[in-house]
Amino acid sequence: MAGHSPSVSVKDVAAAAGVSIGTVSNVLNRPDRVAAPTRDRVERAMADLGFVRNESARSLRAGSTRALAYVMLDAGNPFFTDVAEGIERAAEHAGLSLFLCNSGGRARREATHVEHLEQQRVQGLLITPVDPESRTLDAIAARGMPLVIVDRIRKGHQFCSVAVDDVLGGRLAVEHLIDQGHRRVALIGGPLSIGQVADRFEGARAAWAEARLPPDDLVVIVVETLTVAEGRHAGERLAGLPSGRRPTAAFCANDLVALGLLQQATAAGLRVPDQLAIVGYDDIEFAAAAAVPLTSVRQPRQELGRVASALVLDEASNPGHQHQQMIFTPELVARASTLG
Amino acid sequence: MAGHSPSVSVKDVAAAAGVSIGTVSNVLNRPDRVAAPTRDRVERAMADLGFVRNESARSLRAGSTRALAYVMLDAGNPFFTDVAEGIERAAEHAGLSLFLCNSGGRARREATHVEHLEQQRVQGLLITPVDPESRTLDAIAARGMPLVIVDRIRKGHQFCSVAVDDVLGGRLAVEHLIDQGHRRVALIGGPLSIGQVADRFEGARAAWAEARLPPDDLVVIVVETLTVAEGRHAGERLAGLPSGRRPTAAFCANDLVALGLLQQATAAGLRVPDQLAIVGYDDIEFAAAAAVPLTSVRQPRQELGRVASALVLDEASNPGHQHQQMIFTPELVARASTLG
DNA sequence: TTGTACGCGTTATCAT
DNA sequence: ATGATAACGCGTACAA
Repeated sequence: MAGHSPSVSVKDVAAAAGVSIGTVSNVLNRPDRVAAPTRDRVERAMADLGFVRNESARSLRAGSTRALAYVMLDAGNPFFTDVAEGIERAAEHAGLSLFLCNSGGRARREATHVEHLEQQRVQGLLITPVDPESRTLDAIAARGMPLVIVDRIRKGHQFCSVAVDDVLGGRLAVEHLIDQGHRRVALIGGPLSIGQVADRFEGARAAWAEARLPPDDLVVIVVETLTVAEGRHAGERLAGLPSGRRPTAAFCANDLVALGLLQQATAAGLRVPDQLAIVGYDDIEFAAAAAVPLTSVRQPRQELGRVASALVLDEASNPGHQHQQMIFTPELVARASTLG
Repeated sequence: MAGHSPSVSVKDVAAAAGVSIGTVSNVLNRPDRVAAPTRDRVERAMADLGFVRNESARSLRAGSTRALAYVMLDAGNPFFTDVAEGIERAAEHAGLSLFLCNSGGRARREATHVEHLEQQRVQGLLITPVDPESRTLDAIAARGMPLVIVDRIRKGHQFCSVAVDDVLGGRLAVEHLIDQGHRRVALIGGPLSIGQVADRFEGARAAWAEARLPPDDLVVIVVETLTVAEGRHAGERLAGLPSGRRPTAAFCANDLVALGLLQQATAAGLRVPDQLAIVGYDDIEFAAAAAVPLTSVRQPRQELGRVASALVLDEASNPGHQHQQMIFTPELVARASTLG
């Protein structure tokens, strides 16, 4: 029950239990090869001394760590924490720890995290990168670190990735709005350099074109970041339009933007969905929880995490591993924000 | 630019650069003691071979890790990710990595995470425990691991903690409602075994008593978990009451419950705040972003994380460290959900 | 069944 | 300024 800072090692345990360090190690790693009485004595000694196995030494010797890591783009966005939850479950099932690191969208911090993680020799690295095209990722993979890109696409087949079909998602959203009778729709999102945003808009345009509606009636409002605040700003711009020119519906590139828009619209006295219908993206819990429950395009978030984990573990342990790009199918969840 | 799975070590770099491993180590740790030309040669070799310093070996030798860890109670709750953000900043500033682990409220998973982290010899452990009274925490601290309890209180002074004065928070919320003229108020939260919930309600009752209002007009609705879903259920119960007996205001033990309540109330046709005023707790971003922006009791979340980090680092490096229990002061942020 | 001894990759000390 | 070498704590052949 005692034990102090100078941490106690197998050697100390061995001395206290009157056995050799080899036996202590066996108690730790192959308990069956140790006679029960000896084992008890050793375990008692470990408890008494407060022995804590040194993972640095263990993994140095063993050559591999018992941990996975996920570098998140934004821990404040429930979408990513749900993905993380899926990874967490998979890691737990595989007997591994999961370290979550948050880049907060900052490339610098992301690089630091990745560097440390690589030095830690984690078994595998899952990442939603700030910039999916960054060559840094190739360098990491080239050094042999199992790597899976989460919720982003990378051209080529340098590594595994899991993502959702954003073009389809955009299409589903706008088809739904057209079905509901809308003929003038706003697309709100940005920056357009984010592949996902571009894809969602592309799908939206495709649906619009197929319905033979005039391109000019699909109004793009570009925002700087996918946040609630930007959603509010977009709402102000929208509310400022003369009611004749104002879209009757908006498709937002994610739920945060949609929630901001919903709030601003409500504040400006626009009734949702009567005067303004809103579709979000991601279907985070807060979308369903909004005062006017939000119609949203749902992505299989936990599934994304589960599959990403499976891929990274395969790459870590299967010599015949083949990189795969998994694309999941999104699904529209219609709620009050579009259902009159 | 090459480099393969069998990871390259200082030895390989030394050979490639035609120097001794001591010199390579010096390039890594005290570059100034190495002549510029030699240094360049070594650095070139490191890059060519794709050398990645092995942190296990480094920390085994050095005896300490370059990382902090925060074991979160619920990564899906924005409150905790904000706290984590504060810790992240502090860690970054101290040149440390931060590993976020999520227990998701499960004691079992929490124990596993803590065990691994202790084995990793992280420099310090921050934790919002599932059960603040658990003796496991004492055991960890007894073994010499710097430990700080975040957002929970533990009787006694066995370790550092940072928390917010929940009694005061509850008082602020209810005083505000009384100020607004409410004379029949619901307290929604639970389970009561959570110290925070109990404290917030205690503060609420104190404010009520000081205003000399009849105790029976402070109605407690106990919920099973502090989630949006439970908030909705509470809303149903509330809406089911005859309007004479129905409270005109509700104080929810956190924002998730408040958002659920807001949604249900809206769906049931209750106007907020006219027929039902709502106060939440935590002031997460989604509280301000709600269609009817939520009045809430704000906790200094990032500050909580920053101070917790400072405490754990002090404990890790200052031999004269004294355990401290920091209590922060909450603040009421009044918004439309209570302002007629 | 238990003990001995070596090596994992790095750092730091001490020579040179 | 650079090189040789002994730890750090653990796991694992191999020997007993």
